[in-house]
Amino acid sequence: MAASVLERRAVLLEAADRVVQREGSAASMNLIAAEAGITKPILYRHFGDKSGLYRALAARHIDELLGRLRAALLTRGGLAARTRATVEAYLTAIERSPQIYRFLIQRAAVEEPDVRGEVEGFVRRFGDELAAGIRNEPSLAGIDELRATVWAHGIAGMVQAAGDWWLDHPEVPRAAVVDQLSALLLAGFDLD
Amino acid sequence: MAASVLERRAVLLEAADRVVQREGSAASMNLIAAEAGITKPILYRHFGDKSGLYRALAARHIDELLGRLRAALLTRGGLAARTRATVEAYLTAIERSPQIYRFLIQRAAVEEPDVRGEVEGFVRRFGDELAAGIRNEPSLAGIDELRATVWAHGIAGMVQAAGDWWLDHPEVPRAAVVDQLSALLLAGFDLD
DNA sequence: CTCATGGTGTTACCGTCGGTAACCTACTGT
DNA sequence: ACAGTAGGTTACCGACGGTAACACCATGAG
Repeated sequence: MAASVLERRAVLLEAADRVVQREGSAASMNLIAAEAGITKPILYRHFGDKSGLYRALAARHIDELLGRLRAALLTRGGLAARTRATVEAYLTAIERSPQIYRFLIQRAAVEEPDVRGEVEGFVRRFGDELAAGIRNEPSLAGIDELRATVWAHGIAGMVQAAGDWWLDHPEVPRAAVVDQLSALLLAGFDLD
Repeated sequence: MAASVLERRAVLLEAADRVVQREGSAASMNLIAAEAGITKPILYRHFGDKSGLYRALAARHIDELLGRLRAALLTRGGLAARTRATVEAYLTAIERSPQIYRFLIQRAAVEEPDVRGEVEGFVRRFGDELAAGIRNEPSLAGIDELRATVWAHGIAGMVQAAGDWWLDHPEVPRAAVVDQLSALLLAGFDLD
């Protein structure tokens, strides 16, 4: 069948996914090929090079995460509820599969130098999405364009860094992190 | 003389620095050795392995940047002034030598998996420093410990990500970015 | 003067990685 | 029966990080 090349691609990506989850950054093309039961050149035929494979792998997870974030950005109940939901969606995602999350962060850092622009980094795409969300936010209607953009990318990095810290402090409940970040975003340094 | 081993180390680090600035992430041990006018094994005698060299190189820049940030955190004139000064110090540093900044970010991402804890990442150390600054902030006296920590790491990531975005949008003046980020930190989503 | 010693340097090598060229094989349509 | 073409493999390349072994040359002791 004609679609089998796409199916094949999906199968290979799933194999790559397993290797990344298991081996972390030691996932080599040889390992991935072995996991898929084939040899290297086939991987290269499908994905061009390592960066291509990793981009395809990243795209899959990023798209899924962005979907969740988009949904969270539409939460009903006002700005505070939407803020909490979005932060929580992000933290939930990285808590569920930290290995994948680390892979995405690392790729974004290591990939950008060459293909900057073509493939946007992980936090960058989160930031773009957030910028759209902020511009559409009813309670921030008419917000300055630059302000929305800078805020969005800043907030993306904020949630990412706090989440990164939190992964090393599992004794802190997720809700507490969500509380603190949301409070900062909603009211700034003003203490309750 | 006995100190010559340290001087030598410093000379080698400076050579490595030049290569990193020139070659970016393509800085290999061979290139660095050649730049220093020697061969690989000497580098290994001094720094153990590539990670050791990079850690030494990173420590130097991180220490300098953290010094600036510490100073900014002590700016007189109230919370708003200190916030602006700290954000501005960070953005000024990454604007001055973006190549070094990218190197630090990339190393933090690629290094942490193995030696997590021993060598703290770049943004992490910024976060730690900021946490101390927040706890010592007069106008936030008695702030909850967890809140200070989560805020600090979040803010560190926020400034980093916004700075990263800003490096690709040089048409935006630095002061504008500082304005927007400071406003968000001081008052949250409340529009002026 | 000779000779062991230790630091400084080199050459030459190893295993592994990303990536590719060349070949092989088996199924298809004519 | 045979040409063509997917789909696959083996065997290789250059570059990397890292290391072992050896060469040089100063110094101090007998």
